[in-house]
This record gives sequence, structure tokens and C-alpha cells, in this order.
Amino acid sequence: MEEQVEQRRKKVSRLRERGKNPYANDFCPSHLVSEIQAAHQGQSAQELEAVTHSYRIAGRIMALRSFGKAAFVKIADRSGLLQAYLSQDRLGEDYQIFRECADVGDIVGVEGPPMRTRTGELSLNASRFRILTKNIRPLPEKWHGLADVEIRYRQRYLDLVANPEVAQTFRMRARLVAGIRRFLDQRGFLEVETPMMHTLAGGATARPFVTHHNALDLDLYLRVAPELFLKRLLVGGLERVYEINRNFRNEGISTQHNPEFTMLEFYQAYATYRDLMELTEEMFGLLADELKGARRFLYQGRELSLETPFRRASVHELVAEAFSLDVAALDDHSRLQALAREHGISVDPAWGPGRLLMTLFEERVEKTLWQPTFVCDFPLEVSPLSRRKEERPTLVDRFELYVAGRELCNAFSELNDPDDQRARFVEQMRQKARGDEEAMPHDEDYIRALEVGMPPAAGEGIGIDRLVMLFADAPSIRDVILFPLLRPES
RNA sequence: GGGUCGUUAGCUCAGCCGGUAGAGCAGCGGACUCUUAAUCCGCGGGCCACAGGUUCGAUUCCUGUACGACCCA
Repeated sequence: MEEQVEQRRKKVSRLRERGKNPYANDFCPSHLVSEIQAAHQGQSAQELEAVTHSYRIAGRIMALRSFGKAAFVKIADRSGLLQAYLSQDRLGEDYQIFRECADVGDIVGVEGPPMRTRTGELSLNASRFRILTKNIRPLPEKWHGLADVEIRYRQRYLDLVANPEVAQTFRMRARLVAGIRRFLDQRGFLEVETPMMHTLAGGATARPFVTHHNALDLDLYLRVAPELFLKRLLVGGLERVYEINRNFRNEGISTQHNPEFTMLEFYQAYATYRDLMELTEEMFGLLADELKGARRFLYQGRELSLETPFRRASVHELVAEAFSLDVAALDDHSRLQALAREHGISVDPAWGPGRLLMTLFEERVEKTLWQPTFVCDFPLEVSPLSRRKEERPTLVDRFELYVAGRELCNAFSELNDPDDQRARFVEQMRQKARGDEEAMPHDEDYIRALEVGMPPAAGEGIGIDRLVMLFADAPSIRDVILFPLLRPES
């Protein structure tokens, strides 16, 4: 290690001695390598000999094969990989610099006309060669790439250099987010930004991170959800709003959880949760068309179909099915407790039937839902911000969409009755007092906003990281987050 | 939080029943003007994650710690 760095530092000095800046910034590439490839695709060696104009490309040397007085280097820029042929005849002094100072990993500039080698590979026949940025720390080896997951996450720059498919994943992520923005913008939604630092961590049942503002001497929470702010904007008349940004939840780390993650939340006035099912189907279908070119594709070796309509089923139906019970049995509190006990599922005796039901759902149903499924009609008990079902007020107009055994979306018709909302907050505070650290705080300003009048509306949250996982065929959320949270080294 | 597995050269990995460290690539020196993992000759490179224990002797066995992966809660 030290030895190799030393060798390369010597080359840095050698460059300086020869009057070359090892960290120059005065080379301007004229083309991306993909543009050169597109322009000369299919042209023969003879046809290329007639091409007199030169290209300038810049990028990192990914491979180097030297024959003494000539050499081939593979140069990678953001668009791809192109070979350059370097020969002493054509390059003169630049060739000496190359020979004495260049290594795999250096960022270089090459100028020259296109040619085809004897084996038919499109290359630049270099008339100039410069080292623009000297690499002094050797890159991972070229054909196994970088495999150590810990280094891949901690030193993502190495991962991106060594494993080209990683950049593809993040390009797809960017296209997905752009596609969502386009979809919502076209439908009259306004993109907004609401606070990340909250005095009350509301909008979701989750433990927050705490921080402190010195000048105000005020503890603040990193937001667990933007929900209550976005709905205040409905009160203000914006009617259709969305936000794509980070949420922070102080919980464990897993293949599906990163403490900071990206969420889309959108709210539409005069819509119900049923309208959002259709909107979601349409959005996912269009994203699949654009990103995968098909509505059916493989995720982790198993087919996933985003053909519409997605399956719809109520929590009660699914739980009853999983435990081979009659739906009616699920309203019996003691029956639910017994069921949990029988199946070795630990529950808190203080929990009501709704919470018990959802625990049974999480334990036995969630991971079985591979194809997209709208799970509908949640218990009111676990839905402090959702509108009651008119015909059955212990349930709410809410769904979660499950895909590949994971929760991807959560949506509901919004509760806009301020008195009901106040009662729900009071209940949440009761649970908090009993030790439930995830319970939602009472937000009196939000009540005040509802008293001004929030139009009837529906809202939805979509976990962007998890959605990217599906389209990128990634098994872990860390594969779709550039810098996932890890414990510090040493 | 619990369980399982992993950590050996810059990278990817071997290393058997405990006897003091290996390969390929990368690096260095040399040959080579059309290679595709170029080839050929030669050379250097190790706190075997860390700390203890057992042993005449530990990369190897045991315990603990750190970090990571996967599974479970």
C-alpha cells in the first residue's frame, strides 16, 4: 500500500519536474465517448481513415496495455468507455510522459481522430496525451471489481469507479424521481418544501431524532413526516401539493430501513383514498413503462406485475385468510389476544383490537404479498390522521400498498374534522404517557388550521428508496442510497 | 436486542488434523508498435481486524471486543 502510493507520488514529482501540472484544469473535452461511438458506429477502418477531424476526450484510465513504443488505454467518462491508441511515433514527448508517469486510475485527456484497430475496436489514434489528475491510491482490481460491501458503502466513490452498474442504479433513481415530478406536475400538483426541523415530531408514529437550536435555546426534532405541514397548505388553498424529500426516523437499520430515507408525500383536495389507488396504479404503470419498458419484470428472480388493476383486499379479509378464520372473529378482542398467544406473537396487553389486528397482519400477511396489493380499511386505532369510514366508524378510509412483501405506500382520506382530530391527539398522548415512544404529539396549531377549514382531501406517502429497489432490482435499501448510514470506522 | 457467517498483500481470494504466509491481478525492473484479463523474464510487498486465553508453538482452537453481511425480534 504505502509502497504503491510512494511509487505514484514519485510520478507526481516527475511530472512537476517536467513542467507538467499533475492536477491541471485547462483541458476541455469536445465530446463524450458515447457521442463518438454513436457518430462512427458501423464505419469500417477504411472509412475512418478518411475522417480527419480530431476529438478531445477526458476520463479515467480503467485499463492499460503497454507494448514499449505503443500502448492501449481504456478511458472512462460518464457516458462510457473508449479505447485510445498511443504510439511513440505520433505522440513524441507526450509518449515519454505516458510511459514514465501514467497509471491505471489517472484522469487523462486524449486528443485524436477516430480509427479502428486491427481487431475492429473503435479507438482514438492519439495525437496528444495529458495526465490531468494523477491517481496516487491504486484502484480496486479490474475484473472482480470491488466486492467488499463495507468499502462499497463507506467509499462509494470507489464503488462507482469499479462497478459501472452502480452508476446505472443511481441514474435510474434520478429518472424515477424526475418521472414522478413530471407525473404530478402534469396533474396540477405544486412541489413545495416544508420544514425538516420540527418543534413537534408529528405526521407519523415513529421515534424522532433530537437536535438543538442554540440561539433560540430550543430542542428540535428532525421530521418523521411532512404530513401536517402539507395539509396546512391545503387549508391555505393550494389544493394539490407534493414534497419529495428526506424523513428521519430513529429506528433500526435493515435491508429495508435507513434512518434517513426519501419520501414522496402528496395531497389532493376533493379526492378520496379510492382516487389515489387509481392515481398510484397509473403512476407506477408509467414509471414501469419508462424505466423497464414493461409492466412485468423480474425482481430478485421473481416476476412482478404492475398490470392494473392491482389487487384490493381489506386487512380483515387478509388476516382472516391467513389464520383460516371467519372475518367476524376479528372483532373479538380476547379472541385476537388468544390468537397472538397461540402463534407466539408478543403483544402488549394494553393494545386494543385494532393494534392487535395490525400486529397479526404484520406477522403473518405482510411478507406474503408479492404482487401489488392495496390493503384497505385500517382500524381507526392505528390511524390517528385518517377519516372514519362513514358506514363503519371504527375503521378508516385508508390503504397501504404492498409489493414484494414490503409496504411501499400509505394513503388515506384525510380527517378534516377538528374536534375528531383533537380527540385522536388526546388518545395518542394517552398512549405516549403509557410509554409508547412512537405515539404522535398533540399539535394544537394543526387543530387551529383544521378549524379554519381543510377541504376534503386524500393524501399518500410513497417510500422512494423502496420503489427504486424494485425498479433497480436491488435487494437492500443500501444499494439505492449513495451514502447509507454506517457506524464510524475504528 | 438475539442468532449465523465474515474480516489474510492495494483488490479478488486460497491456506487441510496447530509447526511461523500463498496465487492471480495491481506495483517495481527488463523485452515488446494493434492489445481485449496482452504475453515473456526477474523482483518487492503481510500487526493474518483487535485484545486476551490454551499450547513448546496459534492465521488455524477457545473467549471477548470492533466493524460488516444475512436472518430473526
